[in-house]
Amino acid sequence: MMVESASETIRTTPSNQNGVSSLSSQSDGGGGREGGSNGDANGEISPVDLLHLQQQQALQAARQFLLQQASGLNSPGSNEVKQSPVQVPVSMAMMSPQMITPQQMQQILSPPQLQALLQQQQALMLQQLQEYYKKQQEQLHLQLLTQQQQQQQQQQQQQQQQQQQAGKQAAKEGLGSKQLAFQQQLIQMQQLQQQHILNLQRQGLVPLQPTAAMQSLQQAMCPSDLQQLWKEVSGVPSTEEALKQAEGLDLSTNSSNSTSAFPKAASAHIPLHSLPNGQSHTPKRDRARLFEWISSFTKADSGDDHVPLYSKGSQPPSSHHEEHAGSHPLYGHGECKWPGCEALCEDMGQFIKHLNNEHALDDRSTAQCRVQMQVVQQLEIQLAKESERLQAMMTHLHMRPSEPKPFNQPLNLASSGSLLKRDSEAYPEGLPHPPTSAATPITPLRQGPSVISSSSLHTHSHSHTHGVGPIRRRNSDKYCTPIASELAQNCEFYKNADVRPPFTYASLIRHAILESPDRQLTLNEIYNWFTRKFAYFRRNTATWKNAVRHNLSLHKCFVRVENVKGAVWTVDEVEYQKRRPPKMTGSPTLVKNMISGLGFGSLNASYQAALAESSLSLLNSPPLVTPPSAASLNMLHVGHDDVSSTVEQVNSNGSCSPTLSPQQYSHPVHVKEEPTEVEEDGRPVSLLAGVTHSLPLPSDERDLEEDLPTEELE
DNA sequence: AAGGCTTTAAACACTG
DNA sequence: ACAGTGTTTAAAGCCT
Repeated sequence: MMVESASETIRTTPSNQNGVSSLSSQSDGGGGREGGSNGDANGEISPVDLLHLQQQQALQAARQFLLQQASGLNSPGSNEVKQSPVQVPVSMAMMSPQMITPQQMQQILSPPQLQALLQQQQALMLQQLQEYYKKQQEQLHLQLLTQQQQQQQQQQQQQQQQQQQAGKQAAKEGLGSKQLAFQQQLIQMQQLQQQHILNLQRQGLVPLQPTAAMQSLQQAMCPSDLQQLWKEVSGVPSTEEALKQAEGLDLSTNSSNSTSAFPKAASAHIPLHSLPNGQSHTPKRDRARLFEWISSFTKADSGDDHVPLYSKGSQPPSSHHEEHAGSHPLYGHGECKWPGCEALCEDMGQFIKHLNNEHALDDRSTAQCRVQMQVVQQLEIQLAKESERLQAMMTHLHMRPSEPKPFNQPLNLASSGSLLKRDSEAYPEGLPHPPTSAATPITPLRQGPSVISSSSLHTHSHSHTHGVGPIRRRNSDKYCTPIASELAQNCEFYKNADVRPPFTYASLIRHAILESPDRQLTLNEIYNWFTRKFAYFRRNTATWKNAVRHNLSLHKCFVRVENVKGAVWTVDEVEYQKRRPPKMTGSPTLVKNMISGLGFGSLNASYQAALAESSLSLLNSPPLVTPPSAASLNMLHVGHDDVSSTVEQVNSNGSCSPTLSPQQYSHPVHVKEEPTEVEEDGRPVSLLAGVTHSLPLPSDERDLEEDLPTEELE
């Protein structure tokens, strides 16, 4: 199977690095900064920044909280908050239904998974926050009931305090006691929220402002980095040292620069074997922060600390989460999924015991928890970035046919998921994930199968055929619009994404040749074109080279021309066109039937692109090149016009090659099998051309005027 | 169900 | 001998 791969693989290594990773690593032009915050090893954030962040986060949280609590607000409040234990379930950090283990992390990187994960994390955090404050409020209510008398006295004191902070309460004296109490309570709650969120932020537990975050982090951690990170963190014996290191991670993330280097820097900072018993090497500040953090996350449910991890208290918003209700997100396949643990647990009970014993609230767990948060944050940032890119791509791709409808919500797992289900049920786990953009894009089927969607489609279809990644993508050039436009539009995409282009080798080769200035390429140049244009061919084993050679030899449309320097390959466009629409050529009625009859049928879909590609050229040709009379002279120009459009499109992205003259095209070559005089005229040009985009719309006619320019320009 | 197309694999020949 | 190039055959999957 992969016999020759050895030498080939080695040979292609130089470009290997650009394969998959390029998608995420590219374009990280600027190390972003984060809200202008500085932040050194100790993680000091400027007060101003803190204030901003704090306010925003607090507002957001408070808004949600208030929404949820709107009904209960009218009850009198008290100021006992401080005395009641501040408890945010530890689960807040750890209870994500899909806890990420190092192994899982490697699989997470597909966009839908990322989205799911991040959404869950976020939703849970929010929910935990809300519940936390809700609990607090309930406690307040209880206390109020029992301590009403004391309250009044306290209220007055508190009021005075509150006056300073909430200057609006000038008329506090006039307010009813209930109102006052409520106001106080509200204010305190807000303060608490702010404080808590501030803590979270400082610990990196709450994502900062999306924009800032996006800027700041250009690259996601690669799975190996994550794993390494986890190993090392979990390898840290314990305590403050670990925490301190985790803190360092936080800061590296939150700090302004060099975020992309975060994973490596982080792992570098974490010694595998550090202090056996982390003494107070940690600065007091950090220490205080540690306890702050810990206290904010636990203590409360210590009685049944496993409960929060079961996400009992929280109800994830989507049903997606609910499927985990019975199981434990940290437990799976008989193993503890706590990051870096993997301890074997026979059943849930044992696991819970293990969880309570081994992963109780201590510094190490805390640190791990924080790291996990970091991981999530990183992924989230990465996701945001990719989503943004995707959006731009989609906007670009669909600008013309249908109005650019950028996805309002970059993180719409649901949509992508459902869309994916159309052609195949999401990604099988083990498969090489189509790049982010490939997965999501499928759009309103207005212009027929989207370019990208088709590619992802194919990726699926053949991936199960052979073991070797994406292979069999049959519809390929048939299913898609002409290769030229697709390539022109998705040039960058294919260049960077490890997606197999939805074209046959023949079309690709032809395109490569036609794109070249002289319309001829050596085999090696063809190779280079493939690797240059497609990440897929850079990364994957070079079986495709064999296929290229095979295609060159097999298809009559590829003509070998002896050259001074050796042999070059050219395209006999007539041959190429000849084989395109296999059975359609002479049957206008059939075509017409298809067009009008099978509006959405797969038949139509399958035919349309093939027809389009061949017919478009014909339509385009007259104005571009020779008058019809000259057609008989060399039918080569038929395809040539297609070429011209092709070249034009492609060159719009790159360099513009003016070589469009038919003569160049018909230099002496020995054709493998002399193509006999071609019918040429018999082709129902007009009808065929209309098919191009008519797929989604049963009515056809007006496609003519639309498609031509569409394919033509750009 | 048959036939065509495409892809992959592999064997072989030729050449520098 | 070796690597690259080119041809050919076979098999398999997909589509019409």
